[in-house]
Amino acid sequence: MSNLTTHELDSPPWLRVESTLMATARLVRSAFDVRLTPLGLNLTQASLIGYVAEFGATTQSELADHLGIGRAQIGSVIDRLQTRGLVERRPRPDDRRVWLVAITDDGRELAGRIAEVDAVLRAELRRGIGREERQALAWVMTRLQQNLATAIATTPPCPPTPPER
Amino acid sequence: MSNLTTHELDSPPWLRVESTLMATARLVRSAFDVRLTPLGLNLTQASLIGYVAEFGATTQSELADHLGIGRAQIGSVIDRLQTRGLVERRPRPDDRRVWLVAITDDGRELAGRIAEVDAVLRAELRRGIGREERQALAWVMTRLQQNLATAIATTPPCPPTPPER
DNA sequence: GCAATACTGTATGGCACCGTACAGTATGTG
DNA sequence: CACATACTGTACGGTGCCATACAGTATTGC
Repeated sequence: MSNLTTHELDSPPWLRVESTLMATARLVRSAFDVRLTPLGLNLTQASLIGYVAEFGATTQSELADHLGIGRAQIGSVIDRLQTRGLVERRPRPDDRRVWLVAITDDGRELAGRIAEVDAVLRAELRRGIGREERQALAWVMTRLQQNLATAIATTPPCPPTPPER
Repeated sequence: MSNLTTHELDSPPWLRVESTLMATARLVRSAFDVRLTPLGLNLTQASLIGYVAEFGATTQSELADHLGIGRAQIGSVIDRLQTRGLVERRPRPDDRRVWLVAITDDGRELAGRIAEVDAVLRAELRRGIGREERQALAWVMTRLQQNLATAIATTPPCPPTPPER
């Protein structure tokens, strides 16, 4: 397989950088989720609370963009947090379409504990990885994101219905 | 419009390397999925076909481990591929518990096209990223995986039921 | 003013995956 | 041999996310 440029150094043929990346991402989510369960939260919820606690009242669409999930999903996430009294929805006088999602007192208190968990876990994850290595990692991934975005945007031929059934 | 979460201003305690990593992983999956839809496959299915085509008949548990998903899920994936005649299940005489999942002729042909798509996309993703940068990326992520594994394994306090409800 | 367009949040159905529990089979131990 | 234990694959319910379609509201053009 791969008659072209078989780097024998470059890891096993199958699971390569992209797969490693996806596996690592799954582990990141698992690790944060595990550490956040004592607070009754998952990573998405914690990120939302942290964001609102730091940047103030935000519309749902903005939150969806910042957290990287869809507008539909963000609604149910907020629903649950609102039921638990951690955030609240406030109308905005000048635009009656939107809700402003704001932190409550309970939410602010929880945000402190979230930040604590976050700091502890991050410190553990940094073991044996230098600062410039982390920055290089971030740089390469940003570059990768650009390439991925253009690759996804380049979907030329037959998106609608695959030749199945 | 670039919801990339990586301005150094935008990186306060919250969305940092870990978030970038997860967002990148999502994009990787999306990119492969988009390129594979013309073949009527998603990334998981394509990986399974590629693995079986290269390494021969394999039990479901081994496949689940190699693809990084659960034993339950791998069954339904194989079901669909089998229905389409891309793989087949063969019994193993010396162990009647297991199925050996093997590639069919149709599957082998499709595997060739999968490898093609894979090579093309990988080439696009490598743009502007040097070889040693990729290797450094892989190294850091491997190290990160180790730290993540130990972090997950270190879940001492209250896993069973969160203090809710 | 008034229609056309764009945007926000919601409802719905679907997908991929997980965790648990279970039946069938192999393997070890008395 | 009988029994307990370990392993394989499957069934089931639950979760997080997406894509689409929709109603309500703002904004733009005339």
